[in-house]
Amino acid sequence: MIDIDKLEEKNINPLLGTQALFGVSVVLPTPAHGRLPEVLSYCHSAALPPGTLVRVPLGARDLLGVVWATEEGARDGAGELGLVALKPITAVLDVPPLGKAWVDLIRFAAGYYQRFAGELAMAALPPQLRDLDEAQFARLMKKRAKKSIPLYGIGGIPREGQGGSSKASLQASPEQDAVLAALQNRDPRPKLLFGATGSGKTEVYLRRIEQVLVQSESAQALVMVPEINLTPQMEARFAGRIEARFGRGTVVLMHSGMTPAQRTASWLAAHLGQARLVLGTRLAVLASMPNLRLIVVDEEHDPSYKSQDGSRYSARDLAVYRASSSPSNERIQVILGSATPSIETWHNANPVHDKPPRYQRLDMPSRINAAAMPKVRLVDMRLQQKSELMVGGLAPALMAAITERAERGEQSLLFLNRRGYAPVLHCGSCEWKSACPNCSANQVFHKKDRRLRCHHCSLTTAVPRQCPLCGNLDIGMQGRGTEQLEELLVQQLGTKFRVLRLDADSTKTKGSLEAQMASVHAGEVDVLVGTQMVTKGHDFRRITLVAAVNPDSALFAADFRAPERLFSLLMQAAGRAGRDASISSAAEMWLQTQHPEHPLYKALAAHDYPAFAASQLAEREGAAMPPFSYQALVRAEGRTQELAQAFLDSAAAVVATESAFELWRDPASKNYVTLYPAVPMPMQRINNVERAQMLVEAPSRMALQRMLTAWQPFLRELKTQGVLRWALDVDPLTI
DNA sequence: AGCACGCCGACT
DNA sequence: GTCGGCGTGCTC
Repeated sequence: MIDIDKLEEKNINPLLGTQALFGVSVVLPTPAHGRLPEVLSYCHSAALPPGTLVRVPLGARDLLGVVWATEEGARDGAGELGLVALKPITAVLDVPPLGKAWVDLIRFAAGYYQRFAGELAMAALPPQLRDLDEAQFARLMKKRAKKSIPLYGIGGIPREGQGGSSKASLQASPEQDAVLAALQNRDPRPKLLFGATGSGKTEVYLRRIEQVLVQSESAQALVMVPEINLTPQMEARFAGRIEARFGRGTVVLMHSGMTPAQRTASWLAAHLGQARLVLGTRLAVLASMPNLRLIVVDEEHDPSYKSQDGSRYSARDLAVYRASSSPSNERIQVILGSATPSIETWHNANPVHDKPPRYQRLDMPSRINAAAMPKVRLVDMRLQQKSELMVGGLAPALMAAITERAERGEQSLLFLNRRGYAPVLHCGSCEWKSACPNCSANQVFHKKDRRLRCHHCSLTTAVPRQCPLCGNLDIGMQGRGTEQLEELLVQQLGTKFRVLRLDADSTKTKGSLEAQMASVHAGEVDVLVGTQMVTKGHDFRRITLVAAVNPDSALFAADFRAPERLFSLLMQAAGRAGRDASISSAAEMWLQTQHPEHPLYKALAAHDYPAFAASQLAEREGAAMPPFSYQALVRAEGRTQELAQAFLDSAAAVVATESAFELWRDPASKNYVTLYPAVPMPMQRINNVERAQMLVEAPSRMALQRMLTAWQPFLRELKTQGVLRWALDVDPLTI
């Protein structure tokens, strides 16, 4: 704890200048646009080490900030105002300062992702810290000091007897042993654990965590998962194993779904070293963990590791940085795990033109218990279109296969990535469609609540009885969603079998997801219908048939990463089937497609991710796309599309005219940075805000990085009339 | 971004 | 006569 005499601090009047004053630089949650500088200066009676949490006045408010540097001089730059003119710090929080490694991590992340350090620092701290007053905070710390271990357990899941000794005492498979042996080598490179669904990656994580935690009494480990709410089984398994061995309360969760008090408790437990294992979502990568020695990024390809709001960092990439920047005597190992790694990670983990890979690749190709991957069956929908037996978008053969499984007491899972009953309503005699008035999207028909709903702005309206344009009574539906698929299956099977729909609509109320999951596991459900939600994490033992009802839409999308996402989604869905070896021989994955000859489906049928990745990499190299080039997006939101694009155009003009950018203007140079024209974003209008973007591309990460850093101050100076917001997105996932 | 100050329409 | 709309402007 820092020893601060609070009374003395409160009595400081900087204008009196009767005692020594120290200038203190502080970062605050101020946005990178706006006109405030990144670092603000205050004064204090004592020098404060960087990483100290403080409360400081800014305008009319008191904000939480982090001390960034201490200087004996005046404020940054000019120094025209003396030290005595600086406002004093309001309070110093009575908690150990954040460590140098954490400060460096935030500094790096802010620089790399072109954000203010304060913004990223706040993303790493529990929000409640901003609101607690000094007395409340002191009480909290006192309570915590008494506990040798944290207060909060794993929500709702009893810890005793969960995945404990029985699994731990089982022999690891030879594959798992080989991987564990490799993880103990001195090779400091990041590890890619390339293992099929059901190959036992989680067991490897657990054993490696145990190894690392026994090496030192204070060692800590961090495990990240894409969506913690979707993986209660994993949560219970980690808590059960680690707490059984290292003590109750040594595992804490960290994700945005927790209550403010729980988040503060978890953060403190990690910061004070009481938590040995933090299990969390992407925000956990910024957690203060002074004795961190191991980071696991499970399902590393998952797009949710790249935050799409706020500071837009990639938790997976920051995990790799965090490990690579660790000193050799306190080395952090990073393990990225996936059955379908991101193309970038695969590129890093394999030799490129005979250059040794930057990551070490470790393979676990077999499913445990020798369960086979399901056989993939492609249903050529071109041949089905005219079939009279075709009902509601399901091929007769698929319908028959589902029925057959149900009669055998096996479960089927149908995957359709569209919520609602029908994606759009349209008029039979004029051009009217159920377009959302606020967004460039259609309102979706939800039959259950008899409403039209926009999935982007949540605008909900009544279903019109007649066409609002021409009065025609003939209003039709286009396309099918999960709600309609559920209805169809109930019509076909409902008398004998139970159908359950699982999507964001059916799981809105708290606890309903868990309840529905439980009924699936209890065998009360014969056919499960859902959005991509059903493909994540869940371990359904009795599913022997998985079907993708309409996967083609992603096949020819403009986004160059769409195939990669589709492949991993389908592979993950396939992995839901046949995890029980006794029935896995019959497990099947059905794909309804208009393009059965497409190479993506061919690779999927062969369960050949390496072949798919190789073809993707060849394509990208030919087109100089990532990972063979580096990208950033400038995004602007404005009242009109013209204003948003005008902002981007003037941003481009800066690069074209300012002498500071000469270095990046020469097409012959390795530093050449390409600016593409400003265009509307794929979702052009949301909630009556027009969105535009401009792509920036460079052959090297360094060139892009330097250019963006030089550019940002100019962007901040641009006139922003009619522009509500702008932001840089480094390494964007969707362009 | 907040949060102020500041100048114009419908209510106790 | 006040409550409140959000338009500019400032915050170490």
